[in-house]
Amino acid sequence: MNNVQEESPRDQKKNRRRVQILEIARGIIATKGLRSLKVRDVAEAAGCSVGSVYNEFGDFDGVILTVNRETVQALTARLRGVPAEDPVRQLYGLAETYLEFFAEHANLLRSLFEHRMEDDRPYPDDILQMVMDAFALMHPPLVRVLPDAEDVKIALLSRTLFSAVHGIISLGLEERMVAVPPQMLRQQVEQFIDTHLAGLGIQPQR
Amino acid sequence: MNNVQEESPRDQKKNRRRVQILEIARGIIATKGLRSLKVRDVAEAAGCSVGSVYNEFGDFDGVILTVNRETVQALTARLRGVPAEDPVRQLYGLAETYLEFFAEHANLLRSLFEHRMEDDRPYPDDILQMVMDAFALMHPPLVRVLPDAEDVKIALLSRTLFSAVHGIISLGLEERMVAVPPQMLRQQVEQFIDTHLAGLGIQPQR
DNA sequence: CTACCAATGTGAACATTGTTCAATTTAACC
DNA sequence: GGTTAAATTGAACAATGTTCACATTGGTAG
Repeated sequence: MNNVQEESPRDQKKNRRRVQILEIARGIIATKGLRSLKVRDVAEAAGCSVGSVYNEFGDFDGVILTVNRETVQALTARLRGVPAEDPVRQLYGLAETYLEFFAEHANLLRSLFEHRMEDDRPYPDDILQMVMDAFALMHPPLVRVLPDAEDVKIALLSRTLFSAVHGIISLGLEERMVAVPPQMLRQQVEQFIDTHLAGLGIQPQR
Repeated sequence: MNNVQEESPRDQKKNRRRVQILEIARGIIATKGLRSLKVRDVAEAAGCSVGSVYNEFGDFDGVILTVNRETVQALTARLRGVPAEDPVRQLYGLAETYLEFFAEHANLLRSLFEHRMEDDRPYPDDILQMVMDAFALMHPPLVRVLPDAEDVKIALLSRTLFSAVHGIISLGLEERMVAVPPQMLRQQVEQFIDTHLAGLGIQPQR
């Protein structure tokens, strides 16, 4: 007996189009920025009517939020791939991987962090939670490296450190500002972690 | 003889309205967020037509950019007011003042950092330069505290450190995310600087 | 003071883009 | 094949940025 709910042809078609819409929207955001994303462009590229986009996602924010959700998921997957043998190396690896991912998908990350909802509707909790969870990936290596610290302190430190790295990277990659050369930004991040780990009393190692 | 160009009544009126438009726009951004800023609302509140807004600022981005420009100026003024007697205290002061200013004017700061231009028009250079200059305000105290370091290194460090603080604060105040209580955020920032200064080999003092 | 003119202001009309929904089409089921 | 519920459509609507022909204004010369 098969517990898995069979997918009817109708649902197949529906899902195929759903992912198609998302891929098109993601492509536009990634290449031309969130502000260039238009319902009609997406519908036309997906070969359907604007109404179908609304049926599938409720409103246009729904499309953006779904793309953002998948962006955090992809980011988290990449961060989870960082080797965990050595906790100090892992911390460097998380920062460098975040830098790589941000550099590759700058507009998608900006969409994630900069998109504001219409009126005062709240940003979906699950996305926020996923971002916080991603930022908490520094927790385990920090615990190993600071075995005597309280867990609450480490949780806060994890968030602080990742937020700091996020600030350095997001402003460093801001091509609007005086662009920092990518290789230099990498050094900058590594240097930053060097110093901060030293301040925590940890022997920096690279 | 008077070198100063006299201001005709016509120009007075024009300027009065210009600042009025800006104050209204700033008020809307500050209270309801950039996404709630509408030309017609501004024009109506200023008691003029939408055309006049366009005559004065070219396009709607012009209004936003002018508000943003004034935001950086206000920020810079506040940061310059931080006492400079003791360089270490000055560094703490700059971070705490940035936190205060950000907390008071969160939506204005978001407008400054998150607004994207239509199409691919470049963000005005002078604003970017002003932001960089504000972030460079950590340079002088860092020079005093690290007298043996190269100037270029200090310049980079200044930008890194301020960017890190910016990341901690902007994410910490993101009420979308699990909001960090303000007083706790202050501790968080101070703790961060403690650790980082220690990593630089400087005796933290508060 | 009046006439003229250049600068400025106006708002209706237009352009773009998000949103809705009655009518149509599709496809699952008997 | 007929019935019906669901999905799809796209024209109409709504919200909002932008333009521009016309009206108004205020300075200035005669």
